[in-house]
Amino acid sequence: MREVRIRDTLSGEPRVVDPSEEVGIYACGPTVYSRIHIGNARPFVVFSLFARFLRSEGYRARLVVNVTDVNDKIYAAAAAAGEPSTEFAARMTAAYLEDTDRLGLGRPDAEPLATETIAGIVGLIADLVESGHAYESGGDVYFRVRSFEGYGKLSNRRPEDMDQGEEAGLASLKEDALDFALWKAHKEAEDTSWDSPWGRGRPAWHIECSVMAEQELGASFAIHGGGSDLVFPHHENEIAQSEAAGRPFARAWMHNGMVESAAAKMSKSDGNIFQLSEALDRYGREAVVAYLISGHYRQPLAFGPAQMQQAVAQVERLRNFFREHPIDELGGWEPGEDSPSQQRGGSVESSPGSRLEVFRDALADDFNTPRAMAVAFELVGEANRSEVPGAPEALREMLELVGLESLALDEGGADAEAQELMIERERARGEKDFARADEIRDRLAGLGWEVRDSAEGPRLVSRT
RNA sequence: GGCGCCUUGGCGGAGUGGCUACGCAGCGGCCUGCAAAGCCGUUUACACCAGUUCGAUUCUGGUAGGCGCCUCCA
Repeated sequence: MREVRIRDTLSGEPRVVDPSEEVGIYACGPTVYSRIHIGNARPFVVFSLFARFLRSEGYRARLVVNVTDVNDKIYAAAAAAGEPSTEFAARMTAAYLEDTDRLGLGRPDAEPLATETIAGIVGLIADLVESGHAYESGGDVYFRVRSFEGYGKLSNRRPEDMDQGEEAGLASLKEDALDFALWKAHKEAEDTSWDSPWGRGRPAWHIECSVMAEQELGASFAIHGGGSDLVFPHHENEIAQSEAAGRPFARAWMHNGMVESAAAKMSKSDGNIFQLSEALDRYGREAVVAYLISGHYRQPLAFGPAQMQQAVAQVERLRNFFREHPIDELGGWEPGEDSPSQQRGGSVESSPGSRLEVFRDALADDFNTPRAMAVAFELVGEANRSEVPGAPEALREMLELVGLESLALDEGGADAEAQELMIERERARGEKDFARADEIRDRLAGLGWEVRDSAEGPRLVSRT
């Protein structure tokens, strides 16, 4: 078991993941008012893979990704679609599950819904009202920001510095412009509401995450994750709500950087989005995953056709390696040990086994996926130059850690028709009838097969 | 205006006080009947200005530019 370190947004310091307990990770999921885009997929991929890595190192990890299914934007989008908000949210939730399923990374351990957490939400708000950290006003309930001393500690800002930009002169139910809503009174245009001590209404944003995290992971849990655009106000408010109520919250925070389109954050409100489903359709799941791990999770990541094409090419290079070096499932080599050539005195530093260790070291160091992938590609290059026993097995194990193990899969043989054509082409080549051979190659291409000749004979590679 | 992050070769993107990141693309070559795959080579990469240092892309200060948040947002 490695010592796994992450950089904690709250302290700004590297923090060691405690191996002595279950590592609870709560990552903010989507608000389902539209289908998710590539940017939304980043935290899903990062935290899914991080949990996977922790488990592979022997940690016990529990990943929770919520779905916020009641929200102003959902009411608005549902109304625009002429659909009841509950049906609309259910439809978008299903689309989210479908889209993220296609990433092939499995599901989080729990995916709570805000609308199924209402009782807990009301309970937390009641606690806050009880203790004076919140107050009811016209059916709404607001959090009294200045009553919580730690407010601003995550985003490193002081309440005095905050320019709320509230519309001056407009009547507000708030005592203080800094206060934020915990509960909103039912409005005419909204088609869902729940009973509460403050009348019919529904939860405001932020509060649901405080409650879902605690319900799934307990009052004090290891890591809270999400996009860097959530640091303020969302995560700051989560801390305030929970801690003001005397409930310890996350001990460390991990924030992923934004996916940027034309040097600007990809965001639904800016309209510069690229949907995850479309990316999956166009480039395939491996390329999408490879793209999302091509930069360190904390940094912004440039998005564009060129970047996706690069990911496609990377994935193809890895796939080609396994085509040329199929894994013998009955082989005796284990990635953890040195290869036979190493045992004969080769450099231990560059053995597949030690490369795998270096790969894992990179992931243990604040989940540095680009550094890890560099190690994988070094191994590919070396093993392409000359046979390296154990390289395919070690590479497959590396790729499994980042959700790309499918690249090692045997693609299966070509169909009978293609086989027939390939044999015919070989006959033509044997007779030096290259015009005919090329003609057959074109026909195979039309059927979706690329021919690759080699000393061992021709190989058909699917191009569909 | 406040807080934070960033500026690396054509592009993406790591990293380090002195040693080839890695990938993609281009170009040249090897291999091939031709290709594909693979291999080899490839244009002084570290925004600018000072400082510290034997030595800085890597540390310190400043300048310029960019991004994020401060309002819904992964």
